[in-house]
Amino acid sequence: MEAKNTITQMRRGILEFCIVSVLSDQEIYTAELIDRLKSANLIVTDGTLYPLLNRLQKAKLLQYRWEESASGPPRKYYSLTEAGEEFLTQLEAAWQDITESVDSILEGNNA
Amino acid sequence: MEAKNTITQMRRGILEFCIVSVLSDQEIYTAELIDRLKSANLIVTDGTLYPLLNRLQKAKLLQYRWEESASGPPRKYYSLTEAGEEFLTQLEAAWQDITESVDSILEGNNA
DNA sequence: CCCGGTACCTTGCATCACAAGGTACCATGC
DNA sequence: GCATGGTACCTTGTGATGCAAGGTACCGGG
Repeated sequence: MEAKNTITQMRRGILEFCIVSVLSDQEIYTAELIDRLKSANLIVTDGTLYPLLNRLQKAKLLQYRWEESASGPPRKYYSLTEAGEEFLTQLEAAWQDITESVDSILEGNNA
Repeated sequence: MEAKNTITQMRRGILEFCIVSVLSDQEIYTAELIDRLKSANLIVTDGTLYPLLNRLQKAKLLQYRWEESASGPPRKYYSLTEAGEEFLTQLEAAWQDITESVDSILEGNNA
């Protein structure tokens, strides 16, 4: 499958955008986030998310608090910081630019 | 700029998609391709395109022919192979899936 | 005390955009 | 001839990152 790799690349960055977007108005932990993304057809593993969340947190775009669970170890609930909100705004603008670029390319080809 | 890196990642794969799409109905060489992408707000350098075009050509998705130029060295004019057309079809479907996923995430957050 | 389930994290691999640098062709002017 | 400027193609090195696989640790039940 030649396309598989390219499609993976397409999803890069978009994944980060979606994560920040999901966090924009709910506090969730990793397993919930995976479910949320899966329901939007974005399949990811926890090995992908943990480094990503840690990176965003170190960049002060995310914050977290521990919450105990009734059925297992405690969970890290993430939410956006103010810098994260601004980050989201930038990504939303970039996403719009990109979709416009792609539309422009696709339209150009039909002419 | 925290967002710069993420935005670069967002464009990965999309760039490849756009290139294949541009090639879907015109034979062009690298400098023209750069101009075509620039007019759609996708800025790339030739150092990015040459390895990418070579890779697609080795995967038999692109073919090329040499054409002499009146003002310099000969040019490599690229076009899609049949496998490349199929590849484009797959990428178009993937692009649609991705935009639907993103829309789904964004809508979910407004609820 | 073991065991299955849950949750968090790390390591190694392969991929890729980009910057910087290199080679070579062509025409013009001297 | 040969130096110069412009064009075109290619390579190398760097940094970032999705993913698979593996590891650590907490919890409750039997």
